Amino acid sequence: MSRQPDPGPLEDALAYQIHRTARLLRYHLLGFFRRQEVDITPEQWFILYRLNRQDRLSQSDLTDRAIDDRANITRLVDALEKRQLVARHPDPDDRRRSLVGLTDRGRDLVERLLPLVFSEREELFGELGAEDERRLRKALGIVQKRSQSA
Amino acid sequence: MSRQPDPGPLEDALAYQIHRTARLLRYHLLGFFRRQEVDITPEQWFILYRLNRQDRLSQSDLTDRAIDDRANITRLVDALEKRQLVARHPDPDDRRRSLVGLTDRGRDLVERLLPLVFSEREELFGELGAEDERRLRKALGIVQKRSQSA
DNA sequence: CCTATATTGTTGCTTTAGCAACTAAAGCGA
DNA sequence: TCGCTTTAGTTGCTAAAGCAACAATATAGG
Repeated sequence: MSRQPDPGPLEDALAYQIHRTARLLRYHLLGFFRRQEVDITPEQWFILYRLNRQDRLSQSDLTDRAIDDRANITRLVDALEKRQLVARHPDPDDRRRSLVGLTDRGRDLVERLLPLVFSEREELFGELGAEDERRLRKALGIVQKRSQSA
Repeated sequence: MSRQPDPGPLEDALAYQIHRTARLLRYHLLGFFRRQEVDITPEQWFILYRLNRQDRLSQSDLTDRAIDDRANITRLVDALEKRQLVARHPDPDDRRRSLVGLTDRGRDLVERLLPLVFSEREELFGELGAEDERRLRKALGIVQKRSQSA
């Protein structure tokens, strides 16, 4: 006579599975950086990666406003600056901003890691065929949209 | 003449999209609990949810060993205990363990929230058809497996 | 020009989480 | 039984991240 639908065990919840997958991926990346004896985290890598494609971005440019707080970027850049992988430069056109760019050391690191990251990607997602991957991206896009709407 | 493949902008990386989706979902759930004027987090909810289905679990039982550190469960249970939603009971058969169970207050809370969580789920994932959902779960399963193998 | 508003970034406080060290208690094998 | 190993849980340290308050600067409207 239960009046409530049984939503099943936690493992059935898609939200939990997505959470779990994200955590496992992060954990995998952490292990990868550790094996490479590189003292950075996945979040820090995301920043280095962006800076390698477009040098000199302001911290606002580095924030994905849907998921990032400005304060967090401040601290990630702090950490990278402490490791001398990036440097803050004043923006002559806007004295509130500082433009973040890779140092030579940072650029060397990214160029060393890029091909390895590329093959990690392949290892993680290669089993998905092109069609599976397309569908996965689409499903993630839908969920992202719905999460933001409310 | 670039010898390296261009892995594209960060947004193309599936790992990033999964990370992003997980964060948006968590953020959405946080907002949901806040709207319900319930002072818990999604991680705390995961624990309450499990306890509602199987009362009296040890903290080890509550840890998903692939993604959880024991220490983290200790602290989540601490937080829930402080809010008087769960209680630790000694396990007569094993004096190392404490069995965690919902308090009356905790059970009331879960029963109040369950149907609402159920409809949030529908709102978030309903746009995916049954077939899409099946495929999404399968893809997540594959990625989880690959993340753990290395 | 001057004032109100918005944007950029920082800091402090809190929670989640990984990691390592530790205690206590089981379990196990000689 | 005695010691070795494993398991359960806690605590301290650190990083990621949300939130709010704040300073400095830029922008827009009157």
